[in-house]
Amino acid sequence: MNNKPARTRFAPSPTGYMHVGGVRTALFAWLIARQTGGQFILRLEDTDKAREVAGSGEHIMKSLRWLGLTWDEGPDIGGPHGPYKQSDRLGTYKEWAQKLVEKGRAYADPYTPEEVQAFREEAQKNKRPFLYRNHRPEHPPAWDGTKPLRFKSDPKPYDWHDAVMGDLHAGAEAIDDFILIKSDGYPTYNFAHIIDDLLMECTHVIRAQEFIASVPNYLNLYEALEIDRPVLATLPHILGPDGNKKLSKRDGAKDMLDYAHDGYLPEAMMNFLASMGWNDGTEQEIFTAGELIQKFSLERVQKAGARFDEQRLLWMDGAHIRTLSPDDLYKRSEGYWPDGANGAGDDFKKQVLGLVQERLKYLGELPELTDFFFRDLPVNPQLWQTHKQLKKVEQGELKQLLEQARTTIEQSDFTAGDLTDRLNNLLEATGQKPAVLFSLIRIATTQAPASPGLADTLAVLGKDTSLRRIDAMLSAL
RNA sequence: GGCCCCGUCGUCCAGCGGUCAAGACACCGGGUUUUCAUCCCGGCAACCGGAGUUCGACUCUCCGCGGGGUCACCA
Repeated sequence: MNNKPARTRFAPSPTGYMHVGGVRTALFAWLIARQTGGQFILRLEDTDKAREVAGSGEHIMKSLRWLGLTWDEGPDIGGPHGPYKQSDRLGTYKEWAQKLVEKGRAYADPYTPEEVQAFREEAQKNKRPFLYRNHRPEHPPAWDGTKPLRFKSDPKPYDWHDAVMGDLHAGAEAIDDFILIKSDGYPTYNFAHIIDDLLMECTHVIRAQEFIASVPNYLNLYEALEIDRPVLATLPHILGPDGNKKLSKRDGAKDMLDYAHDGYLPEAMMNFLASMGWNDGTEQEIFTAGELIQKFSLERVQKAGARFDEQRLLWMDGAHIRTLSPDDLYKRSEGYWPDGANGAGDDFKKQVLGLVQERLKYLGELPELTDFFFRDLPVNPQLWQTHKQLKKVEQGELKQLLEQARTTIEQSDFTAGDLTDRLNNLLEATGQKPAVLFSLIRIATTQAPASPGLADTLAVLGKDTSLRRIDAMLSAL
């Protein structure tokens, strides 16, 4: 269902890192652009000098790049409608503000912040919404740039369509004389984004729910400016894991890049993000980026907020890991190996990976899952003393069993098949339960609470290592 | 408080007047001749409430209730 090429944008303010909520907004905008063969634009909305955090623009871009949300125009690469950083576009805003002044649709705010605050408090006291236009001055001073410039609104009710929320309505009381240009010369978001979206020829404005209440104001401004408005799409919030509050940094929402560092797969994260609030109507759960691009539609986006469930993310990441080819997985595993793996060869590491791929939930688990492949762990009596089968067996008997096992294993050529055969024979010969015999050998050779299948593990470990470890345990018994 | 949005298993969600209300995550049980995991099978579990419209409502309308957003010289 490809429509005309869309120009969508993601316009974060560089005030910190990005969490899943913000990134999902970017993802949906990106999907629309890619689906229609249009452009995805990155614009930095750095008009609040007080809240700006140094370096966060770059940090945000890093997050987007990691996810694979590449942009076609942006502050770093430029483009035909630049600059893409609002602080570099001050002249443009002033120009458009001036047009509004000339039309009689903007005026300087003569009040001091304290006076406005007094109006606000009065409204609050009376449990009324605060409307600046109730105090609109009759003869405002000329705008000299030292006072805020306000929009002279034309309050009236609006009905409009939102690509996600459907048909929306708001009364005239939703419209007010909001500030266009602050007294420091910077535009507000409310003004700047309208101008930028126009000049950058954005066809869609995809943003989160907190802006929905301001849309009537924007509609009023579009009219005053006599410009067409883009498609509006309002996304529901992503909620925190336990409450109903929207996900926020304050509640411990993680930085998107933390997931990158923890070894989550970007395609899994993308899949997860998309699944929060969107589905294609089928029972498919796992989607590739290509499938998402092909199947995504704003019309199918959920209207209600979705709670962030890290367990689902974990499952999904594991599911994506299992779809990776051995070579691909190996490539991505770089940087996640335990210290002991430093000297290990590529082939050995690939073999290890082959054994743990199906139990890996995210790459950050690699050290705990594979440590014993690379170094002899200290013999840990706890492992067999607390084992539900082994603890019932006398220690002397364990030792005897392990000695028999050693003899058997020593004769193997250490292919997984041969090992399996010999181990099974031993099982019959000793008359032991597999839960006892195999657990014993597994613990002896790994000293780990869990490991991949016994024969496979032994085969990768090799004869020398296996026997050495059995001997170490033997002397401890 | 005004305005606006939302309301299906614990969670993510399917449903778009007639279904035994589906699937997935999580959880529980079983199987895949050791463990953990994968995989397979099975189980648990939901339409916020009340009216109305209709032969028939999870689906439509209204009223409640609940949750969220907003009412900044932040975005």
